[in-house]
Amino acid sequence: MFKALANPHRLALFHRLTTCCAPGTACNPSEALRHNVGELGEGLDIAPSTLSHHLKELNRAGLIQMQRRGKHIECWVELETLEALASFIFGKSRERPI
Amino acid sequence: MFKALANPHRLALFHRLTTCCAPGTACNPSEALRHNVGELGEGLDIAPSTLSHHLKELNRAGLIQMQRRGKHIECWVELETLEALASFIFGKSRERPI
DNA sequence: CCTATATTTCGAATTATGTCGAATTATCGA
DNA sequence: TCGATAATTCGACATAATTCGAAATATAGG
Repeated sequence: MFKALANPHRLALFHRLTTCCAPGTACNPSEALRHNVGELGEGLDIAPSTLSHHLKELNRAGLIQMQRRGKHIECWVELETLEALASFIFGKSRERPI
Repeated sequence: MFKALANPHRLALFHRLTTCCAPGTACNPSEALRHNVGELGEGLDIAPSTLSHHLKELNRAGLIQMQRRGKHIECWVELETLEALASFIFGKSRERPI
């Protein structure tokens, strides 16, 4: 997972999927935010093939989910993924981090 | 930070510095655990120069602190570092993760 | 069925990273 | 001051990652 997030483009993609609201605002975490591939690549200035490669890596690392919906492919992050990441950092011993 | 933790050896070094007790056991987080460079490299099967390089990278990323103490150089992880990592993952908006 | 749109796969070129050994610096004790 | 120990710096090499463009695949709509 850390390897997947090590790349600036992939980190930006992942971050875009985890920050649904304006910065500093909390939103309902029970509902996963979905974006299709094209949307995610906006403003990143990379070729579609590169974008596809990065999303594939994020998916392979278990960081994002992907599902076709018509012409598009939707991407989202499961809340469990974030929990798993944080629990690794803080150790599985504590009930909740900090 | 993610880039620094992307390497298996560096992740192992970092993990060794954050897990002071037996796995699944919580220890006092207010006191930073310290190890010198030689200790950290034990069992990792890498050349001393490689070990040094990795610790330098972890330090450059702000993940570990280093300080000379006699012939050895001590390494440790500040609790703030772990907090910063987790707060990035969950967003700075929430008071506490999850 | 044909076309436009969305995305992926593949192959090749460039760049970055991990690794080591040899040489170097730093510190302590005899 | 000398030698041993601990760690770093440097240069070189092999491997891995990033990126693109061209071609391929999938889907919706006419």
